Amino acid sequence: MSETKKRTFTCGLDAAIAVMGGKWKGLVLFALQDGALRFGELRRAIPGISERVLILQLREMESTGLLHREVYHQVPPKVEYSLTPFGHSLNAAMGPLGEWGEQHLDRIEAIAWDQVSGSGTDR
Amino acid sequence: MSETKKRTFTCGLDAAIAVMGGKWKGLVLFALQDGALRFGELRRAIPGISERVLILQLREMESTGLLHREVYHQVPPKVEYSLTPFGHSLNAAMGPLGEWGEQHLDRIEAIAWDQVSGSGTDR
DNA sequence: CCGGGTACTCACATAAATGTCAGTGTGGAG
DNA sequence: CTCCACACTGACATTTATGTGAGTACCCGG
Repeated sequence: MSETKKRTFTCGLDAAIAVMGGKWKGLVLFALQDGALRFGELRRAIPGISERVLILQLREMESTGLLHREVYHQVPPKVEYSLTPFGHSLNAAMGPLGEWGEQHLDRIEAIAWDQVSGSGTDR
Repeated sequence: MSETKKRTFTCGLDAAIAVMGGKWKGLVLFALQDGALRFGELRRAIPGISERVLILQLREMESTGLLHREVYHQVPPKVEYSLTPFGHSLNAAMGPLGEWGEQHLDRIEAIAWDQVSGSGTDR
């Protein structure tokens, strides 16, 4: 199970989800859209995320080419994260989705998330 | 832990992801955009998905109001799934994302997914 | 020296998502 | 009678995602 599993995507949407999937990557993109941020700033900008998870997301997005990591060899250490052009283009593509979310925020918040996927006896 | 956990979303994007998150919901939306499909058709339209998971996704999307389920009491049983207006609006909002994915498909497929999030010693 | 801030890493633990496989009940085809 | 397609359901196993809490190395202010 360690071969180069050539992921074939059904459609562009599939591919896009593979890149920005997960609970946090969208928020990271969003937080960085106005410019570079340091690790600590990023953490504070995304309430609820844990350090470890943020780092993991950052690493993933770095290796998918979505963002750039700039290390300053100073004391105290300083690391800045910024979007690459690729990241910016993804962010732009997610704009409409964000607007949709805001427009329907009330409805989405009103959803009984407790019952979702819990209608049967599954969990 | 059975209270109505009022999920507060950071931004619209967050909310949208809560609704369409996961590996398959986007594909389901996509498959249904041109009209209603039966369960079996849907399964065949989405290669790689297992029956159980498809049902789970369908149930979730039903309870979030994204799609409508119409049962015909016939033999053999017939069930049709179709998008609600809400579902259609989400689909529209995901359009740009899908286009982005298609535009950058080569780049996305070229990503070494094996190494992503495996750079450290995590797994 | 102590504690604070910085950007991490490591070793776990848990939750959530996804997958596999075997049923269930029906009526028609063979 | 047997088997098939249909739309599921249920009991699992596995994988992936997320979370917790500690520790690291550095320097600076007190």
